[in-house]
Amino acid sequence: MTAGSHGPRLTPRPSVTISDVAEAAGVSRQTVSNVLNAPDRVRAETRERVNRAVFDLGYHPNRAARSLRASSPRMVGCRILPVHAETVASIQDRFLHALAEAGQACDHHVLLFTATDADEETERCTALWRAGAVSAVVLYDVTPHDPRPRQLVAAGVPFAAFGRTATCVDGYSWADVDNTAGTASAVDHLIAAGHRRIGFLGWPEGSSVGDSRAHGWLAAMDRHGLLAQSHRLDVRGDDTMSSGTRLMAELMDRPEPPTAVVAATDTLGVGALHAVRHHGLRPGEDVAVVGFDDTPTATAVGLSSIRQPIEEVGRLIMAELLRLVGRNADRDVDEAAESLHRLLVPELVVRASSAPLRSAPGD
Amino acid sequence: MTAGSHGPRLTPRPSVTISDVAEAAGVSRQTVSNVLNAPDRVRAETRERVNRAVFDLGYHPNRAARSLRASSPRMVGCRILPVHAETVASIQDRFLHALAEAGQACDHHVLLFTATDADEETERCTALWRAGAVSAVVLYDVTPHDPRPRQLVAAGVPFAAFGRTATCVDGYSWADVDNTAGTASAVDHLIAAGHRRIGFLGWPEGSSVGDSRAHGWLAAMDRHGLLAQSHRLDVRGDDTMSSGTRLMAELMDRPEPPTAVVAATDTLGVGALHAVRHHGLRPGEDVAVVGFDDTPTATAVGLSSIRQPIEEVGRLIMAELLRLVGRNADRDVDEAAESLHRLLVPELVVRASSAPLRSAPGD
DNA sequence: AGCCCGGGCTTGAACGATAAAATCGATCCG
DNA sequence: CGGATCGATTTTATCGTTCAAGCCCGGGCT
Repeated sequence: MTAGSHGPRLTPRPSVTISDVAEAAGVSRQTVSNVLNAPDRVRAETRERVNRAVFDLGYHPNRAARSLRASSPRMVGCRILPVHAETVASIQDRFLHALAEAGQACDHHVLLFTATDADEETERCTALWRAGAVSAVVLYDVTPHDPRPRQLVAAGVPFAAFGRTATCVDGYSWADVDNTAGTASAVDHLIAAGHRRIGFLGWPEGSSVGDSRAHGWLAAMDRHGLLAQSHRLDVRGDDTMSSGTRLMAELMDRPEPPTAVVAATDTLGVGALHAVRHHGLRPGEDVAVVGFDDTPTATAVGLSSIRQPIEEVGRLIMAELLRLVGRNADRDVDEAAESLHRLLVPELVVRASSAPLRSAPGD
Repeated sequence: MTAGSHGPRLTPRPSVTISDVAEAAGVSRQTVSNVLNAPDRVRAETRERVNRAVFDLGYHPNRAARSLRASSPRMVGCRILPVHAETVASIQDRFLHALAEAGQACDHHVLLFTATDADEETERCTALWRAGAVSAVVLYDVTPHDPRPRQLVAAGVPFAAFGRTATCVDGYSWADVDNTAGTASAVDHLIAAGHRRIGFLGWPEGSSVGDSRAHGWLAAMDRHGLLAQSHRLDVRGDDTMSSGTRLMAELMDRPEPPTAVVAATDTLGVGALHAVRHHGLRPGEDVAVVGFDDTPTATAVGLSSIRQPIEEVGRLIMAELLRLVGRNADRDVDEAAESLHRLLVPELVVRASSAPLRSAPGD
């Protein structure tokens, strides 16, 4: 039964063309094309005959030819980031999957590329677009001072971004997660659980996304009348586990240590959990920790975390791109249509690391 | 400075064609083509002039046109799997990144698609290939009884696989990781650390990859003269954390509990760590645990794990695909060239969860 | 009858690139 | 000096598809 093949023999590629189908159905190329692209222009009987031929021959329209004629590759470019060993995990796989799935529904596909930095990314995006390899590109993880949106706008490359820059926010389409709301909801949750001294582990000021997460924490603390103590509970460092551990240890050694912390990422949060354990305390029971991103690691270690609706972001971005390139096709139609500016609310996922305090905190 | 734009205005796409360059350089299209594809056929002076025009106009050859003429899309398809919440993490992102990077070096790109099951995946692969959207496809995570290689061979779609089936192994190109060697090295490591009662947490027999990992453990136990006890230390369940916890608890409740376990995945391994802690024991000091895959979570929780050289796999597979489609181009040249069959050795990464025992184990 | 209309289909052209063949000019040799 | 040779460049044809225009024919209107 198993064909005893010596080395793989490649079928030379069937290559059924539209003309083959036309001949088989006894009509012209264009009629076949019409059956596929504008069925209402063809008599039902003919349509039937053509469809049968399409099926019998296993015809699939050639994408290159179609792209060439339509000057629309039905492709969307997206950089894939390298996996960083220092960091707990990425959620880019969730994003890419959502993007690919949403595109597929409209016969669009995702083209991956890699780049070592933002400039190279912009360059590749531009090159891909000018080569007609993609109709548009996606920017992942745009930060407030990100150079990429500006560069792509300048180059005229259609794109949509996950994340947004501080300025020029109207100039392009984006969907983003409300980081501020995220950390704020973490604070609310911790307050409800009985905590008052709630610290923040972030990365250095000026590093953009971190700032909004810090701001959410600070604003919520203020709202609960806890602003006074907050400056003593705010520490910053790199986005690594060891940094999270160090920062948390630092906080716990202070005269009035926090009973809970909000970390700007799961990476820092996991680091913080280590510090808690190392101090002989139990996460969730003695000290609560909440992370950010809801990476698989958070699930694994029972770290409460703020989950970004990144699948929704992926879908929104793909839909926006389809709109953009579609609009570009029938130009002038509703030229003034707004671009997408969408802020999504993340959701807190409560796990063991932030169970309610059993007794009122020590103070 | 910030252009006060109302809604994004799309540049209509520059669309510099080869004719534009030809005109600018005062030569014919074909000469420009030659400068780019066969520079030695063109006089140095002319080449210079053309290159300048290419640069000045920012010309990028249109991929669709090139694909159409060459009937080679310079694309490779790969399914992206959904992220499973139950599972600790995937290493597919590392794979895709390596694949994209390797392809990029030869002007090939990765096209993503999604599918709900193996049959749909095969179907999509075939459709993409027949549509000329990809030159070849990649199969990720092929298991011993996987139907996909057979289906693709039957459909004539060129492909290379990460992982291999039990039978028909010669019929196609693959690179795989030696799972058996992986778990065996974990056992060797644990033996060296002073352990003797070493258990195994796997998923049910017949579930393919799990079998070879189980086999590596068993063979190594045998080699160390520990075969007799092994049947009492072998437990199986689903690949989820809760399952890992349950299985480990079960083992620890036995009369002669293991002092160490090898888990078939990090997911099971992390679950096992929970069980260890829940029993009031310290992972690494009282009971050692080794996982498999070296996911970011393993790093986060200090779980020793067996790291698959998946970047290397990605590179090998892309290289093989380039070879395959290249060979297909100049047919008959060395038709009998073997396909790729490469087994890579994974590497144990030692972390806190399997530090050497401080004292000799009791008995 | 003559005219227009329009549904249903076909033909011709074009998208942008490249392989293959043809052209041109210069050089070389007998 | 005629013919062969060779290198550099141009012309022609083609990849598979779709847009635009054209054709054919039956039916309704004047």
